[in-house]
Amino acid sequence: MKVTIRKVSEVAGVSVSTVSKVINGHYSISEKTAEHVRKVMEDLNYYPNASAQSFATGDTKTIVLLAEMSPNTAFRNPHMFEIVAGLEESLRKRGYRLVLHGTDSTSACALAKDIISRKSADGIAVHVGIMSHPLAALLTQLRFPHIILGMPDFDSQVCWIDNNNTYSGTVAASYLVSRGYRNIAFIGGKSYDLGSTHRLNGVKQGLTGSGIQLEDKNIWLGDSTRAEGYQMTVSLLNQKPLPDAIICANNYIALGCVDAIRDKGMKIPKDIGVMTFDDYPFSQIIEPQLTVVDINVRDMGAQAAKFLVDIIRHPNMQIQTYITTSNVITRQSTK
Amino acid sequence: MKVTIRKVSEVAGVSVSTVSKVINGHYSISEKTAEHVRKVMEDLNYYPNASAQSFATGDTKTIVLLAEMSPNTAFRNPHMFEIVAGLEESLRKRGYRLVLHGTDSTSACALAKDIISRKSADGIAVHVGIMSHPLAALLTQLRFPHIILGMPDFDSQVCWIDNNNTYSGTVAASYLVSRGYRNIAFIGGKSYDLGSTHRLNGVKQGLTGSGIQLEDKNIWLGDSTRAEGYQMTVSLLNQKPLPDAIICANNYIALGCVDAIRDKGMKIPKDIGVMTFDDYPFSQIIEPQLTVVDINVRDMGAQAAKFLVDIIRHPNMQIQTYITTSNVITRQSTK
DNA sequence: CTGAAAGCGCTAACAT
DNA sequence: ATGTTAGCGCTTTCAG
Repeated sequence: MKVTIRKVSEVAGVSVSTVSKVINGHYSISEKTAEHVRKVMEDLNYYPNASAQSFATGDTKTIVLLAEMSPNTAFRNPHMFEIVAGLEESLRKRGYRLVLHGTDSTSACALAKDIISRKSADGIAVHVGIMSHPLAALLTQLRFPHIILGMPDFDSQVCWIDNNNTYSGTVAASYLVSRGYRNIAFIGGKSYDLGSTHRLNGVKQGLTGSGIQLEDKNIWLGDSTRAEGYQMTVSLLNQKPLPDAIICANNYIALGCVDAIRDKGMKIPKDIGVMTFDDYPFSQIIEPQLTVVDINVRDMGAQAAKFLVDIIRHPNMQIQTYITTSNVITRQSTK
Repeated sequence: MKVTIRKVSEVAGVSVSTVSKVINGHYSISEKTAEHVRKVMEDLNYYPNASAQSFATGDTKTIVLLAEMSPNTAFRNPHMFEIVAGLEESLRKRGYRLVLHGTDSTSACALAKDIISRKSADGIAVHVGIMSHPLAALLTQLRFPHIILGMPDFDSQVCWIDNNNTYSGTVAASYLVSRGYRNIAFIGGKSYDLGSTHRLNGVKQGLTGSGIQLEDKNIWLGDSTRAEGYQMTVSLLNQKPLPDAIICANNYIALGCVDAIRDKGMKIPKDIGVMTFDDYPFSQIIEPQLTVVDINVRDMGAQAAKFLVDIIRHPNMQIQTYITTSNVITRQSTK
């Protein structure tokens, strides 16, 4: 009835260990027998039992991702799922499967403990949103293979990976300069908005590198909303001289910025250039469509997979790094 | 060093089978010994090995989801991930874990075959986007527990679950009628756009039920884009008498519709009401914010989990059904 | 209510 | 290059 490795070995007239070796591509098997055994496996429609393999080898070829996935997360934070998709794809190519596990910051630690103790996964990925000190302590003390998706906002020895917003800011600045803009302004989130802050720093660096100064009066910081974006732009445009381009820290601010420019009677890009970060969510509906520095978040997931598998193979590896594959998508808001 | 069930049994002074029974809450164990054994397990910091359990029981407590997850899927189709989140949560509450597996329609069949043959999951969920005849045949012939997320566009015996767009259409119509609207129009996608078509049918039913007729000249169908939404609305508003409310089949069309109404110099909701489906993606940025029939897609995932687990327990169960938990979110676009 | 023992199907030393 | 065999850690009859 049920076809196991034993049956294959009997039919093929070899030992079970030989069959096992051809299953696992062991070098010591001659091509001749390997071929023969494969033929028998196919004839018998044999597939090795996955649970038995895990049990025998002791590893699961499974990674579990701990992340907050409360209602509407997919709408509010599609970035996270794009990372997940990248993680899954890259893991799969390396022979691992990805288990999704929704949780909150409070329960995450116990969950991780359970996963590690029960050996139900070979590694853990944790979305930075649910990261905590206890979890960091657990992961590092038990030296369990892990990767945090995003940089934790506290010091620790955990392995993490994140996009480099600073670099993206520099890319934006350099792009505008290369297009001939010289008097550039920045509107973004306040200091606790790390994404915005890093982008601002990057913009400053990029401009400085080109011998241009980002003047303080051309920097406005507020909440990341359409309304605040509008207000900041109004304030900005009430000053003289007017900037010839505005970099908005994110889509929401950009939405308000464009409104304000229109209401002021100015034209984009004729009178002023506008640029922002991320192609999502409003790139297709803001008029005109905006030139953006797009960040390849999926790639972040893919890199995370790569690192995690490396860590599983070399448990002492320590990774804390930024990865960046951002690129400018030129649209109608810049000349 | 490593603590197994045997060690627990030795320390506790009972047999391994007794320990196993307390792990699994078997009724035959006296509360006294159970308590004792639990204490020992805790002292020894014992956790049963997950792989060994799967191997011994023969089941994996795992469901794998097959879905297309190519780049930008999370942005283009966040609905899918919201379903996934609902699926995962509901599965987890029932003791199953969810494995994500990206694939395309072509490879899906071989993957399913592999999963089933190798017993690497107890059930399969398939996003309707990658559904095919061969896959349907495989699932039904092997009688493997499965659920398709979304209704396949061809007849088969597979188990599926979907939202009821027809019902949502009825809800929209009834709502408008209850608010006093009488001359209602519909703009939506063409016949091959099943979502739109079903919503239209539902609207018709809802109106008929209230003794109101949806006139043909008040139905405009085109592509689901902002531009077509604009054009259809222009055409609609060039007719007499003007409708007092427009139902847009989706967000994109609604976007164009609102533009056209504004350009025509009409005010929403004073001169005309507008309503659409789904709170995403543009609800927060369309001016005025639109009244919508919101569909609880996460709940669809949750229901799918429930059915799938039922099917695993009762393999002959056949499920092909619509589930619906849609509700009206009243905003500023209706009186 | 508890225990003994036979697997579950595969892998990996070790021997040949 | 191939075979022998001892596990991997837990579940589950079946006896007692």
